[in-house]
Order: sequence, then structure tokens, then C-alpha cells
Amino acid sequence: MNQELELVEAIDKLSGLTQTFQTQLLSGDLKEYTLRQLYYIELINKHQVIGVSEIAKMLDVQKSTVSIAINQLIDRGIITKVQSNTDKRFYFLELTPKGKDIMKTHMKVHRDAIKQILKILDKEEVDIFIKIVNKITASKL
Amino acid sequence: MNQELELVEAIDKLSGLTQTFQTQLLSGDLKEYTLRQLYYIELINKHQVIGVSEIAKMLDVQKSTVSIAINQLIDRGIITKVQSNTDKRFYFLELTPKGKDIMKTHMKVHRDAIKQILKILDKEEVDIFIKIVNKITASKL
DNA sequence: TATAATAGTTAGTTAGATAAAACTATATAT
DNA sequence: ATATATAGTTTTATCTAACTAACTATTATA
Repeated sequence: MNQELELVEAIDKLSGLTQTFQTQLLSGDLKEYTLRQLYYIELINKHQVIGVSEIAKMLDVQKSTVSIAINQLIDRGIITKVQSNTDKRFYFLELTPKGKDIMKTHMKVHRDAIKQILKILDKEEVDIFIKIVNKITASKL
Repeated sequence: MNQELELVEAIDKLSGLTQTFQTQLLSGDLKEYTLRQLYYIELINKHQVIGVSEIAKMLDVQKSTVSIAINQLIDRGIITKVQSNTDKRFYFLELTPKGKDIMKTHMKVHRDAIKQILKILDKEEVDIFIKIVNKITASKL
């Protein structure tokens, strides 16, 4: 079989796997949250200083969209906002302990999936896989 | 750095790439359609004989959900339904020429992405990549 | 100081995806 | 022949994610 076709199939399988993974993520302990919400939580976890406008720019959506979503997560006790002293217009978005727990659970799901992959592949294969993925992503495809 | 961490990062990058790919897919020529709609089209394209109930089972959603979505695509001239002669309850779902065009565009986007990957990697790397992906997906992770 | 820009909110709207329940029409099985 | 199952539809309703436009409060600038 030609290489291009095989690669098409491999990538199809990979995207099927991603979908299965997402489905698993959204059942289990994180079923109360949408992917979007988990992503907001992830962004806030990753950036020490972040506000509504920056998130909106990152996601390329309107500020109002983000504002509403974030305030819902605040109402649910997952995020807090702290007004900046130096610029009263700005609010630092932070995770509450509950938000940090969600983040931990999310990361654990990731880690568990990766542990399973590590069981299936031998060390050399993992190295090559990492190298290839890095090569692909480095090229800003 | 330990292998697990590197794999975590590689997979993060890969999922970032997937997201970029999706964003590109949903701008460009296919911006009038949602991912879900493209998936309905893909399923109908892939299966010569398929009806509403089967799609519902595949996606694990209610028949009513699929019925509404499919009828919207029929209204937009993308799908047709043809009543079966041997079982009058059943409707064969098929792509119209417009639907087939959408499918072609969709596949072209895929093929183009894969061609870019083929440019970046050498033949041996592609082979290994395919082998590893197959190993992972074969294991029903 | 008056005006611009920025950060975030609020009100109102829309599209899409989903569900439950009641329904029609048809086919199958006892 | 009657009862049950199946294929698909319709109605009603909910939720998410997004939009625009108008708004407040604050900061920066000319």
C-alpha cells in the first residue's frame, strides 16, 4: 500500500483515539464540565497573570463571551477574580482550591493515558515517537 | 528529562496541532458547516447503506437529534433520502452533488495536511510513525 | 482637562446540539 | 389477527457558545 494512504489511515485512527479520550474525559469525574470550561481552567492555571480580555484574544472570541463563561465558573466556586491595585479595571483570574482540584484531576487523566501508552511501547519507540512529533510541530505546519 | 514528561509535552503539542487543523478546516471553504455536520456527511459518504437510527447508535445520541440534523442538511441540499422499496420505514441517506463536493473539499484539506507531513519526515520516519500509531490504536487503549 | 482607549459587564439574540415524549407508518412474530 | 418492535418525525424544551451593541469604570493621552 502507498505511504500516503497508510498515513491517512494512521491519522484517522489517531483522531478517533483523541475523540475516545475526550469522551472519557467528559464522563468520569469531570462530567460536570464542558471541554471549553476545562480549557478556561487550564489557561488560568498556566498563566499567573491573565484577565478576560487576554483569554478572549487567545481564543479569538468576544470579551462578552469570555466574561459570561468566567462569571459562571466564579458562581460555581471554581475561579476567583481579584481586582488589581495598580489598574482598577483589571481583574486577576485565579483558581480556587476547587478549581485546582479539577485541574489536578484533568492532568491525572492525561497522565494515566500516557502511562498506558508507555506500557504498550518500548523506550526506543517512545523516543522516536517524541522526536517525530517534535519534528512535525516544530515546522509550524 | 524523563520520558513520561516528554511524552506529555509531545501529546500536548499534537493536540494543539489537531486544534489548529480544526480551526483551519472550519474557516476556508467549509466555514458554513459545523464539525458535527461534516461528520454526518462523512458517515453517509463512508456507508453505502445508512439511516437515521444507525447514525444515532454510532454517535450514541437520540434518533430525534439525528433526524433534525439530517433534515436540516436535506433542506440545505446536501443530503437526500430515498425510501427503501423493501422496507418502507427505511430511508437511504445519500449525498447530493453538493454534499459530494463538500466531502471532496474536506478530504483535500486532509490530504494537503498529510502531504506537508510527508515533506517534513523522511520515508523511514513515516513508516515508524505509522507502525507506532497502529500499535497504540490496536491495543484498544 | 477633555477625549481616547481599555477592562470588564449586561441585555438581548441566535445557532447548534441535545433530550423526552408522543406520534405515524410499516414490519415482524406469536 | 393482534401485539410488539422498528424507522423516522414532530413538538417542546434545555443548554452551550457565540454574537452585537450599549454600558460603567478606569486609565492614558493629546
